Order: sequence, then structure tokens, then C-alpha cells
Amino acid sequence: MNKNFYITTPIYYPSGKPHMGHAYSSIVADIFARFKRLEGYDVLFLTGTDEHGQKIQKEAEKNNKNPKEFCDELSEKFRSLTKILNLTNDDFIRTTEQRHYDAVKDIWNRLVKSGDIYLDKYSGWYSVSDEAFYDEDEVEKKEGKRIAKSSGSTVDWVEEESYFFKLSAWQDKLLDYYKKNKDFILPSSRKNEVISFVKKGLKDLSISRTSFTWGIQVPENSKHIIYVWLDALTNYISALNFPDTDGTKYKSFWPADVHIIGKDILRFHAIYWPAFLLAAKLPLPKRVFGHGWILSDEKKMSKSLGNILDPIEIINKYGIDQLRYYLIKEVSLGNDGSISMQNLKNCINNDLANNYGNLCQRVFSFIKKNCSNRIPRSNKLETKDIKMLDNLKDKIPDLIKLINKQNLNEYIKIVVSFSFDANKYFNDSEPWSLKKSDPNRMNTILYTSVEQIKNISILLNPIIPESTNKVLDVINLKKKDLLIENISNDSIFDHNQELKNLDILFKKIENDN
RNA sequence: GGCGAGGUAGCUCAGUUGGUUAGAGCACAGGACUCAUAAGCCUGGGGUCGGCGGUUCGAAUCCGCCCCUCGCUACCA
Repeated sequence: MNKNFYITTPIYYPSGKPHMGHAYSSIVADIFARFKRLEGYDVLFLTGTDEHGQKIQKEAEKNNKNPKEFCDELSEKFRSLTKILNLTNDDFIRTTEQRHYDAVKDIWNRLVKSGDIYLDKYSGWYSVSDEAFYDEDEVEKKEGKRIAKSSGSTVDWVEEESYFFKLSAWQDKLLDYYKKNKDFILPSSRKNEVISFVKKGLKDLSISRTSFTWGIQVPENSKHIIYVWLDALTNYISALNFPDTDGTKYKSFWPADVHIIGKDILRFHAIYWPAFLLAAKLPLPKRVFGHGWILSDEKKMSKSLGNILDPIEIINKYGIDQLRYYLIKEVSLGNDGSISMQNLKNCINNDLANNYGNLCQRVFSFIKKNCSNRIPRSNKLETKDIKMLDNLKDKIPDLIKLINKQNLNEYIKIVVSFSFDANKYFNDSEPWSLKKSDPNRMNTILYTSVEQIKNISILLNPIIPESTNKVLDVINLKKKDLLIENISNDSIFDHNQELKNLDILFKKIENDN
């Protein structure tokens, strides 16, 4: 059995600067990627940018740039975000790359060959200002003009030649796939939405445009540009060197283990993408996980409300691990969640500074003062020592299961509880009062505490990599030792080497406003 | 309108197939300690489990009706 794991973020449309939603999807995906590496998997973690379309073309024109040049700049912003977020993506795909063009064209040809593409006319009420088509019932007559009910902008009847994908033909196959693969769409509440949508009946999908030129041309008809979803979704396999389906990369990593996406693009990933793949006779991804949105103080972020959260600003102010931790601990993955500065501060101070950070600090500085700064060897472990260590060790299979179901919230809750326990253990054991009376027992308590700190740090590593790496470095662990299997392995400690100095891990946030 | 999810302590939520005084974290109050980032530990207050009615020896947990909130309801991504 191959220990390969392929996980993706959405590819981001770079028409604006990166926002919290982008950061969230990426961080979530990164955490799973890191965890699977801890488990010993060979991981491929992909992110990137989706760069075609009318909007980009127009923006480029406005800025007097050719679209490619314009995209180079925009995409770079997203690439630099991966560094700021401390992502471990193995690749960064751009839809303007040759490898992507090759893949999309091949997919197109496969769909033509299978008879799933036909040429027809796309017609509807189009609003230039909204850049959107409206159905008959979304339009009303007012003073002799037709306007869109939702926006009030005028609409015109437009007919455009377009290629269509026979989405309707795949309805039953899709429903069948959902039924047979119960966890294909998670969380399950979203699965219900998708199923009920498909059950209502699928219309064929317009998959080409002639109204703009910035995109991938239809192979046999250069007037047409392949429209967004068929182009964008294909990125997940173009990064695997598709159409080279015999290549190692494709063979090792397709089908993907999970596409992490926001709930707003669930339909495209849970309906269109599998339908394209079915038609192209390619295997379907194993899972699509649609997470919720990040709100700002319970409200949707908007420019007019002035409550837009800039991830970079927060990171500069509080730190990347702090943001990563908060997003995972306080936001229920799958549901919408909100960031409030007060909650963020509480979370940093309580969980990170006072709990985990201070645990490390108190144990290491005690060792420095009383054990010539070396991890003491344990004497005979007593029941309470074993109990604490086993409590963590015994939960590992459960923790792995939680991660495999993308249940990060439960995962982090359990891991944090170990840190609570360790503080209590240290407290109740009172090593300071054993200094003279029973130094052997004191050593055992310190050893046990360090062992537990190591184990907790490994489990927290996917979430707060920067900080836990510092802690593991203090006790002289190597990067290669960072594996789940080294939990409860105390033979990796070097008892002769001095501990490195640990600066304050997490600074407390003062209430300043 | 249709389909779906949910309403449990001030806040965020957990409550497996109905069963002893309904739980956790945060916030709040008090206490003992001192290794530590005045951190950690212990104790406590606080809930008619949305409302009404029903099934049952017994319901937050099952059934019915009502009230409220949220999501989805196709080609901007």
C-alpha cells in the first residue's frame, strides 16, 4: 500500500489582494499536509493561482499591461503569501503555465472524443455592469426597459455561440458516486445541499466564451476560449504532469485525497469536476471538503463596513503561529467562524502563552537551574507518570482518525488537554520541594515532563510549526525525528547534551485599546 | 415558496442507541502554593436544555404543532 497523500487548496483568482479567506483555506490544507508527513506519508501539497478570464483581461488593459505580465505580478503576491503563512506547499501551479495548457487541451479533447461537448448558442439577459447573465424570472420590465431585479442594472438579450458540456448526462452517475462514497463531500451538511441540487436536475454547462480572449483557446476553434471551470479545475491534474498518466507523479498522487475549498465553490468541485472527470474517464478525487467563511466580528467582511481583516496585518502584529492556532481552535471547520480581536488575544494568552508556552518555560528553566541543564534520566516511573504519558499515547489512533476526517477542532481540543494535564502534573508533583528530599524522584518528574512536552509539541507541530520547532530544538531533536512514531520514544533524547536556551515562546498580548 | 441544518450557562460549544444532582473552555469570584510569561493548581456562583402538548416508570435526547436563526435554491469567482 502506497503511503502517498495529495492535498490541494483552491487556486486563487488574483484580481484583488489576498484576504483572510485565502489564508484560511491555505492554512487548513497546510495543517493536513504537515500532519500526514508526520505520519510518514509522501505528501504532495498544491496551491496556486487561476489567472484567466475577462476580469483579469480588463484590469490588465486598465493598467496598460499585457495580461501575462499583469498576472505575473498578481500571482507573485499569492506566492509570497505562502511564505508568510509558512505553508509547505510542494508546488505552485499557475493556469498560465505551459503544463496547464497541455493538460486543459487534453481534457478538452477527451471530452470531445467521448461526445460530451457540443456547439450551440448561449442566450440570456446579460448585464454588462454586473458581468452576469440572468434568468427570465430574475428580470423585470420597468419603464420599457428590462432590468435585473437584484441589482437594478439594465440587461440586454444576448446570444453567443458557445460550446456546451453535457452535464445533464452525468446526473445519475454523480448521485451514484455520492451514494457509494459517503465521505466524498464533507462536512455532511454540505453533502445534502449538493445532492438536493443535483436531484433537481442538471442543465448542460456552457464551457466556452467568445466575448474575450484571455484564456486557453478551444483546440479546434480559436474563436473560443475555454471557460473558467474547465480551465481552473484541471489545475489539480496539470500539476501532476497530466496528460502523462503513466508518469510517476500522476500515478503516485491521482486521485487526490482531498480538495480543501471554501463552501462558495463547493458546487464546482462536487459536481462539475467529478462530471468532467467521469466524462474524461479519469478517476475522481476521494474527497472535497468545503469549509465555512471567516467573518469579522460576526459580520461578513466588506469595504463599506470597514471590517476587512488583512491576514498580513494580523500576522505582523501577532505572529503566524498565533493566527494559525486561532483559526483552528476557535473556528469550527465547516461552519462560518468569526475573528474578533478580543477572542484572538484571549486565545493567544490562555492557550499559547499561559498554557503551552509557560509549560515549556517552567520545565526547561527548572532543569537549567537544578539539573545542570540536561534532560535527567528517569528512575522508576510511578503510576501517575505512566498514566499521563499513556493517556497521550493511547489517543494517537483516535487523533489520526480525527485528522483523516478533517476534524481539526476535536483534534486540537484533545491535544490542548494534554498540555493542561502536564501543567497539573508538574504542579501536583512539586519537583521544587523534592530538590533535597528526593532528587531521584525529582529527576523522574522532570524527565516525564520533558517527554510529554516533546509529545505535545509533535502533535501541535502541524498547527504551530514555528514555535514547536523552537521547542524541539531546545531539547536537541532533529528535524528527521519529527514523526508521530517518535511519540513515546524516549531513546531519541541525548541526556548528555545541554538544553538550548528558550526565549519567551508566545508574548502575552496586553489590552491596549 | 421548496429542500436542509440548528436553537443547551454571559460567550463558543459537547452531550453516543431516552436513565442517577445537564458538561467543557473562555469570562467572573474566592483559596492555598511558588518552578514559570503575576503563569499554573484548587473551589464556587450561574442553565424552566426555544415554546406548548404528547409517548414513557423516566426526555435536552422520541412524536406533533408553533416561534426564531442560518445554509442551499446553477454558469462573478
